Amino acid sequence: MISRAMRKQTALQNSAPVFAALGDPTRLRLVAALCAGGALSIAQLTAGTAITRQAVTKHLEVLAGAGLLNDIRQGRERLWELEAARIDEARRALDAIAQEWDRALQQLKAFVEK
Amino acid sequence: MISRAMRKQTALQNSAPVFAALGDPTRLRLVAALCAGGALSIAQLTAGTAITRQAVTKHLEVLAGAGLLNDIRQGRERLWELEAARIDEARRALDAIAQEWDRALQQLKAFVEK
DNA sequence: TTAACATGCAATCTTAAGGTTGCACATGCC
DNA sequence: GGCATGTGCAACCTTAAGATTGCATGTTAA
Repeated sequence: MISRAMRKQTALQNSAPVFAALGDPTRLRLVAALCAGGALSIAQLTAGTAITRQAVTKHLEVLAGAGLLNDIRQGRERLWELEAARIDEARRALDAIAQEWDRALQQLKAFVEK
Repeated sequence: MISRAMRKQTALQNSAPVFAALGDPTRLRLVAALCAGGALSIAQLTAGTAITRQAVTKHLEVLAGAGLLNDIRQGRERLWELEAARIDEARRALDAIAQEWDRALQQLKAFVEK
């Protein structure tokens, strides 16, 4: 049987790629730009940045690889949009850690007061 | 003046190092082990893993560099414990993205229904 | 004091991440 | 057709990440 702790551990491990994808300033900027709701093209996402279009493309593909983005082909453009569900997953993983931590503190407190 | 969007953007950028630190399976495992509440020594954290003690030390220092861990020197041991506040910060950053996303979807919906 | 244990320090290796450049290809517009 | 625009592909470069090994140092307990 698989214990609850083990399942929690596994769920956490699964979100490692998501955190890794978010762990880059440029990619976080892209996510921020896309979370305004619209789907944006590579050219649009590149405009106003210091780096090359190719660099942006690579970052977008890293984010897509982590399941955070989807691309939509439209004519000669390739639009990218956020996959909010994945963001939520990562958030829940952090929730799990924080909760476990709180629980441990409660136990410690109870132990001290006894 | 600094707009709300810009502040949000900045807050997001600040959490990039935290996400980067969490974006490694080994480090996530360490965080999971430490979130059980206790402070553990390097030797304890290394036991049962495939990698070297030095590797574990390096990972711990990366996590500490992101503000996720604190170390306590105790005799010949060096104990590590979680900094839950930092986890919370990262979680709030993801919250901000998700909320912005929802808000944008609401606006889109309102626009379509008009 | 000495042996075992817990770390620290530093050099080294391999590989992947982030970025660039150059050129080919498809699409939209006049 | 012809030209500007938006991407894709591939080679290449530089540096930092992840990990290892070997040895020095500090602590504890017998």
